[in-house]
Amino acid sequence: MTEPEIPKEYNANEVEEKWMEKWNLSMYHFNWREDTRPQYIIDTPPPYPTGNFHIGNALNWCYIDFVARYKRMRGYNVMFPEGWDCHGLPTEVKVEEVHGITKNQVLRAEFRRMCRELTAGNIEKMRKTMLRLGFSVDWSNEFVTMEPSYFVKTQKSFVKMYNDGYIYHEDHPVNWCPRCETAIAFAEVEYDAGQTKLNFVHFDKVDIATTRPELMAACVAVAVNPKDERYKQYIGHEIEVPVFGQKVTLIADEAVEPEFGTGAVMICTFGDKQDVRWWFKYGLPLVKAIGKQGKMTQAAGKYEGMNITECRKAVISDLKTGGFLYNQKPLEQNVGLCWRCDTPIEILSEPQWFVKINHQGILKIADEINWYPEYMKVRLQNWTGTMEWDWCISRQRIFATPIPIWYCKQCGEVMIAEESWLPIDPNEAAPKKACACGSTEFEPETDVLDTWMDSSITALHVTGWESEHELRLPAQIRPQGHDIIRTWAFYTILRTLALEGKRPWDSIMVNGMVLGPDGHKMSKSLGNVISPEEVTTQYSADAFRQWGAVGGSTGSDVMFRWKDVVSASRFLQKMWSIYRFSMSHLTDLEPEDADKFPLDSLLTIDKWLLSKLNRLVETATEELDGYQFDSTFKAIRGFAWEVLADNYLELIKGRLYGDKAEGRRAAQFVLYKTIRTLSLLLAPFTPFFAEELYSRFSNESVHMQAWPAIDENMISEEAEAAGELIKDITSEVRRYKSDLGMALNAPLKKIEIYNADIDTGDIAGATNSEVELMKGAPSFEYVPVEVKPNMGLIGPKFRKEAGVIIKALKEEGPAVIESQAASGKITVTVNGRQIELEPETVEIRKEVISGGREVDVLEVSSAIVVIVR
RNA sequence: GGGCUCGUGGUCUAGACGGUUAUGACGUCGCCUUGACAUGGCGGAGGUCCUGAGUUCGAAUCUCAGCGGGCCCA
Repeated sequence: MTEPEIPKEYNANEVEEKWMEKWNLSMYHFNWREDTRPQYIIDTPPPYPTGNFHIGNALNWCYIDFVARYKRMRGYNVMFPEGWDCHGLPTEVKVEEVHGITKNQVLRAEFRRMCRELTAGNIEKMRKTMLRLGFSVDWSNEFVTMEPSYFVKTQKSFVKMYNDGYIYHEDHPVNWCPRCETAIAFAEVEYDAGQTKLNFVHFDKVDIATTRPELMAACVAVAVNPKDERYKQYIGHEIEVPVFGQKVTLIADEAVEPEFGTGAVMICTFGDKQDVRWWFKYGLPLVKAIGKQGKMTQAAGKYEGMNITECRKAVISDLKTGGFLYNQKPLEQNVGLCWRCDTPIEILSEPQWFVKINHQGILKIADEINWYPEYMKVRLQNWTGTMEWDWCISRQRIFATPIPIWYCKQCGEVMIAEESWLPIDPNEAAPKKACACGSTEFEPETDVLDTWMDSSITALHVTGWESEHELRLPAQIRPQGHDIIRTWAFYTILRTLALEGKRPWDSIMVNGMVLGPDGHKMSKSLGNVISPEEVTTQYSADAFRQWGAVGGSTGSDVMFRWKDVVSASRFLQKMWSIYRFSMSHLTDLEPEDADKFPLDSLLTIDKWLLSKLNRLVETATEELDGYQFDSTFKAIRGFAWEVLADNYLELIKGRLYGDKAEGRRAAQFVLYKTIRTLSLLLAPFTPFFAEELYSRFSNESVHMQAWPAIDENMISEEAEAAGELIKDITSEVRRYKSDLGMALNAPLKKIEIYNADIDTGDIAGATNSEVELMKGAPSFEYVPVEVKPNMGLIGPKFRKEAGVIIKALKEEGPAVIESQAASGKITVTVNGRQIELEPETVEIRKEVISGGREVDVLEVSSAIVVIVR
């Protein structure tokens, strides 16, 4: 092999930029027309284009890239597409801010254009970060949800589900954000602890306790527990609501806690979810006291027009004046907030679009999917179990996929677009046919779709749904964070099942959240945010990616720690030194020489290394098949550093610098095999570095190579044990020198090895001393010093008696046990009973006394190493 | 309040089909510039495996309870 100049230091940034320039990214493209290789389609999470690809995304993408690169090397036709989930309120808010307008000041179409423009710029910024981190994205399968080519599919999915009866439009209680003036789904509600006041109010027959006096206008019943003796007599009676004067019925329901407050509660439309349940259960009337903008309505009487807080104050004051309010107590209460703007949400009843939730179907599909880690499935199951309302999919916004619906002005009938009309915005185009009643006058639906309607069809989209390609559903894997199991995973399963009757993916791989160096979730307010660019600039993408691999096991939260990145970049330098050293000894070895190398000329330590190398390949393969990146990378790093560098390289130096051709050749062969294999194993994790290593073996990219095969013939317990002995003897001698304060390369007069049949050449080289293999037993005295019972054997066999047997063995003393063991049977007396033990149930540790000679004796398993001073 | 998850040397972490000497990294202390690497090598110190109870001959590991952290939710 030729030896191009290999610099002493690994310059990561230079190398990474070089390969970014050189790589032809089409090598990552999925081949739609091929079916010889099995497909491996990844349902990549489409990030929200904030313009900032943050470290949490980066961790997620590291996992995806490890898998994508590994699977390509394993011979799969891999698709790692990149999507962008564009629609959403934050962009609307940002556009208003940038242009200094409110969305109602410009035409809807113009506002959407502004949003698209901002989004396109943000996508570009994020793409750049992704390229810098070396992700092997298939850009030929990029998708952008705001593009007509994508949202036509969102609309088609809506039409299909509507026509199949999964979607309906009706008045229904929804979570409402009065500031955003839109309905939001449960998934968009955040809860925060707060303090409020529980107000105790006299009604004419009972006393009630309420936290929402402003809703008294919407009080439609009062409920008590049926077993509550205080109120039993009034159940079914009419009660008058003070100040407002309406008459409501006292109903009995098990769900009322007699201990809370007064044991009697107002049912209002709607104070909370429980009100909704009762309202529905008892068929109560609906009074809308709060309007869409959070102002009291006409139904609130004289309080009309006040906001909620003003109204509460006024009502309390009037209750006091009227002598109705008799007590107030502070109460810890969690309030639901809008996740975008933190405004307390209200429950309002409004006409909205809903998707029916198929609980059983979702649970069944969840079971068909392999979850990594397994326990994440439970989260989806629990969430599914607690879903009480259907999924509200309409939003009162602008930058989103339009709902392809019109209402007939004449008869009010719903007109849904035909699939061939799509994509369409009903606000800009009229239906292409008349209503059944004959009218051609329509009112467009101005509501738009929840963004999850776009992103919940990604599994369908990437597998070719509604495209010129054949549908390749299910995708093989969904990689995502555990924070969106209840949303993205849930909705995708629901929709894929409804639209195609199948599971969306074979497996789901869940990543944890990234915590800041202080152990808290990264957030701007805590000031612990670190961007991927900071890391790549100071260290390298490959170092960053190693942090991603090693930082924690799949599914668990990962702390970002600079020292992980530092040690990652040290590994690169270490591996680079190993590489540089090895390559400098391979200048006269051609790949063909390696191919026809006679394996029987390998020495013990060579076989030891190759056995360990093949075990490493085996481990890496198994672990990657189970998406365990931390254990895979730790295994690779441990092998390279401890096995290869600290032991093997030291042991073969004698041969490499020596004059015996055969021994040198064997070492070269092993180095060649090992370094080449390591560059392949590293490829999924550190793609730039691995490419640089591999570039001196081949002109082809390492990322187009096959994953190394396990050579079972090279794995041998025997070779490992023999090599281990050589390694252990060498390191025992090293420790000996260290204890005596000698330099590690200081020569010893002589090393004699008894009771071992090994080659000593490499030991001699590594210890810089003459080594002689001695026949027969050394003339030393063995002194048994300790009896070590083998619990694995004694425990299960003697159960309850194991404890006393061990005690008896120890009491008997090592010398006695040793002589008994030598005769073939060990007998101990336990509770007056003789018990016989096989010799292998104990291990007797012996020390060797160097009877008077000028030597020191080291023991390495069964071998005796005598050092002549 | 519920669900899930975690609690291991100073810090972070591996181990979890129960088997007696608990893994590694960072830090720390000592020694060493040896012909790839001082961003290195060698050696050492440092642990009530959160607490309590239970199961067992034996528990970091299994069970229960408690305490504490995280995430998701009500």
